[in-house]
Amino acid sequence: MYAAAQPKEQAEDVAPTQIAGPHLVATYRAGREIYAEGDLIEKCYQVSTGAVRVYRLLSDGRRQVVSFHFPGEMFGFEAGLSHCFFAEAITETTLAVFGRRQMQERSRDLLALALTGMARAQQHLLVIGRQCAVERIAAFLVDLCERQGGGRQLRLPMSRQDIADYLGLTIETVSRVVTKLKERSVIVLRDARTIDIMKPDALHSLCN
Amino acid sequence: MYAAAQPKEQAEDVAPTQIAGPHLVATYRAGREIYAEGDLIEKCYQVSTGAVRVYRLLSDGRRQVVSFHFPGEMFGFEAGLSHCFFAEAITETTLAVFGRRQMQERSRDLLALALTGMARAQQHLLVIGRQCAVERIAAFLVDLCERQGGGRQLRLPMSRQDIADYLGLTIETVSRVVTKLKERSVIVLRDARTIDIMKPDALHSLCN
DNA sequence: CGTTCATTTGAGCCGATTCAAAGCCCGTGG
DNA sequence: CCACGGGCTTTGAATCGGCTCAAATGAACG
Repeated sequence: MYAAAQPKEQAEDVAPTQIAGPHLVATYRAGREIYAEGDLIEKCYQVSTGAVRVYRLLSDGRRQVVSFHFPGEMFGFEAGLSHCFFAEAITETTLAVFGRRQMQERSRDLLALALTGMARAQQHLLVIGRQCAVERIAAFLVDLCERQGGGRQLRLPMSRQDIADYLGLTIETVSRVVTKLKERSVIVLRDARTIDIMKPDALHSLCN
Repeated sequence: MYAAAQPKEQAEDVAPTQIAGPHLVATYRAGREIYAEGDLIEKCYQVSTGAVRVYRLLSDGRRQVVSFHFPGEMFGFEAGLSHCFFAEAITETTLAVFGRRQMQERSRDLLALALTGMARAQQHLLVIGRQCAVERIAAFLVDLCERQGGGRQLRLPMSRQDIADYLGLTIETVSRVVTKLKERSVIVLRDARTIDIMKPDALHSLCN
């Protein structure tokens, strides 16, 4: 029954495994689709390893990344019967999958999740609607840092394009702003996807 | 008990009336605060007449209007214990007020509301993050039109500043875009706050 | 009729985009 | 081990959409 619900294209990438009791586990290679716009909403997901991007497209290809999801975080619940968004694995990702029954049993938890999802989206509205490029990047780094446990070192699983589409900017602008933060030694780049935050306070104050 | 929970500043404006059974009714004059950032979340609201804006402020005064609410629509539920937003009556507004008990009894409905709230916010992210000024205004007008019943005539209870802060633009840009739509006779203005949509299809196609 | 506030219009500027090219990283194969 | 190719990232130069500042117009109200 689970296999039948999976889109065929993914059969090769998904390795569902029944584990003790409540949920299944699925593995997705980097870049693989988890669900698409228009798919029926039948499950929701918890990241166990890896990272996920959820996004929407305009007809001309412009993309808005609505959220990223990291280990421990849940996603996939939406209003209505079918998805309005795409979800993809950013890196190799394993997910715990919850079916409808489990969603109904946990509808109390789901309310809290929906409310925090709404809060995140609305917070993000402020960032995108009213903050300039530096502020957006700073807010992004701070948010990511907190969600990765608050250490000084920060691993970015997503590309510059993903970040740009999340923040409503272009890759070039993202890159330029990161360079500027580097020049002011607010951050140091080990490589393009690994950042050390040298001045957390400075970064925070840039968020406004 | 209800009166005690009301901030003093509003006592003059709020006329709570116990009505048959489940909820109270409160009236707010134009511009009056319904709740503020930091207030405890104790109730949620349904607009019966008028209109409401929900927004957040940055320390330097920049404002992001997160949502507008019209008759029939509910608002006021948020994650956590206290509000992250301000809510104000735009025009003279009457609200049905639901207390905690009613919210718990209706937690099933609340889930649906939270999910659609999240969907709205995420849709809005796409508009603000990836669409140009004309597209934003067009999307705004179309959305408002649908929520007011889909007629050709459209009443805007909110100011240009409210619209600008909702769409991440300035008043001047809003005004200029509206003028441009007028010049292309997509719309006609009876007065600044009353719009007739002359070419709904054209308006739709501007949304992308 | 004057005051006040909201809206519109104009001119110049600026931050972010666009377009273009170079640099860098990494896996592949000779 | 190095050359090659392809993807991602960075950097540069020029453009442009929306912003800022400023002023005019319009509407509401005493």
